[in-house]
Amino acid sequence: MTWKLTGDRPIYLQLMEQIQVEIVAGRYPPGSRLPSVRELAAQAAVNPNTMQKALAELESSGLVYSQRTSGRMITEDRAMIEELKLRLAREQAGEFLEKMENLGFGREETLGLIRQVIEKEEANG
Amino acid sequence: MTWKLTGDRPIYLQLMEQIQVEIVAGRYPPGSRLPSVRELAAQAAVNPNTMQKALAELESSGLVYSQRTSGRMITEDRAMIEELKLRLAREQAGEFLEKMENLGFGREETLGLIRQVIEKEEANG
Amino acid sequence: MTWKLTGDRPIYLQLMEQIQVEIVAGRYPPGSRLPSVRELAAQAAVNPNTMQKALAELESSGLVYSQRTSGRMITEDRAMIEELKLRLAREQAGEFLEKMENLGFGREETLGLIRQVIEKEEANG
Amino acid sequence: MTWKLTGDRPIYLQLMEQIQVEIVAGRYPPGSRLPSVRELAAQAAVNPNTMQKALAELESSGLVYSQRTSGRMITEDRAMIEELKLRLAREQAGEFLEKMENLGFGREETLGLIRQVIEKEEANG
DNA sequence: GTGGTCTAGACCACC
DNA sequence: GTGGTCTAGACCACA
Repeated sequence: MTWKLTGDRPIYLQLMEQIQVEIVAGRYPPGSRLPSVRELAAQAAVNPNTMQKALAELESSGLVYSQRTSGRMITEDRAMIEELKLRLAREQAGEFLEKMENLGFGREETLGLIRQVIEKEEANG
Repeated sequence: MTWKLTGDRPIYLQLMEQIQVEIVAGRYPPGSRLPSVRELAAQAAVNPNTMQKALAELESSGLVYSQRTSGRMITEDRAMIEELKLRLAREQAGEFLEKMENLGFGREETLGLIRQVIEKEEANG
Repeated sequence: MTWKLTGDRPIYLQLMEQIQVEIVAGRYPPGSRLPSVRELAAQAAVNPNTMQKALAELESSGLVYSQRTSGRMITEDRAMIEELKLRLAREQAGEFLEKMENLGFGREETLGLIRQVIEKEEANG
Repeated sequence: MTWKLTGDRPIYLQLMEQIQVEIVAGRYPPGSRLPSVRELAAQAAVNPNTMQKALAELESSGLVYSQRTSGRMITEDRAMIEELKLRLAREQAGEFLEKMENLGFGREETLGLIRQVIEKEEANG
């Protein structure tokens, strides 16, 4: 996976969020094994302790659990994953609607624009 | 207006973008006068030179023009403003659709979610 | 407060537990301010980061909260504290009963012994 | 029997204490034969010399005695065993009362809690 | 001064 | 090899 980190928010939070996205999108499937802390840290070019903290956060939320000696696994609780997916999506949608409102677009206008963009995409390719 | 600046991208770009938003939303109406560089810089808590650079960018795009003696004015070319508004909105929509796709939502699912969020907002007031 | 640390369990957990005890016993009253991380760390003779971790755990459980610039405060939710107090006490009681059972004491015998020890204490002063 | 050892106190003391418990609980009955040092050491996963030291301690207290040819036996002095049992139990009770006091529980409260925990156990089976 | 974050480097238990 | 823990030392924002 590719990592995008900015300096204006705690890195471990950004790592946590990006791993969450991978999980809810199914790119780390339920029950599968995460790469090791060290490997993930190397990928993201951060200190292993920072990645460790990100994973500890995910663990305390129940999304992953650690198997003493064989690495960390994604939860098999698909309902929890689905719930998180919906929550993240709603957050995105909420932020988007707010930005559009700030641009002067009402809810219905926004909806219309989205439809239009989708149609254009389909037309173009 | 309220300014939100992060340290991971050039400040003058962020200023420029935020002023653009104010303009397309009509909060700085066509033909009206912008506050002085000094005042804007003070509001945003940035160096006046940085604000100056942001305004110069806007000027070179034609969105604002400077009146030798009486400061900077918003263009009266409403078509240009409308065009920019649409462009910014399409950018937002595009980014949003991409994020949702990254979360595992197809176009139609995304559209459905947006509708749902809007309805929920209306229900909750 | 006095700190007792053993090497057979994570230090931050022991720190967390001992602070919990101080809180439920009311020696750190609800709403009061905890000493700073650095001071607590010095008292306990551990690295500030270790103490930080202990406090972060307490914070994530809601027992304390941090006031950006003025230190950490004990929650004012007395019900939460009371609940924790009861939980800790029940744990102690459960462990005690188990040890006594292991020594060959049934529940009633244990109860009798406790009564006897209390009476003896009272007699001896 | 199962052995539980921690690294923060001398191993031989912990072994001695745990064998004492087995004896007073009657799981090594008066007059019966203890397993060999080697066997006990193997069970506890400690060095035979360490187990030897634990048994020597027990011997010096009179709780076990060695039969030149046939290994070590538990004392047949039931009064001594009963006395030890009572002493150990009182120690446990004293420590427990102290911990509860530290949590903010007075003697009567502690007694009430113990009763409550016992009743709850009986209710739950 | 406060808490918060990050890095570097080390050691441990487990298998 | 894995995750987990600890230390030392640094820098930051906030007020």
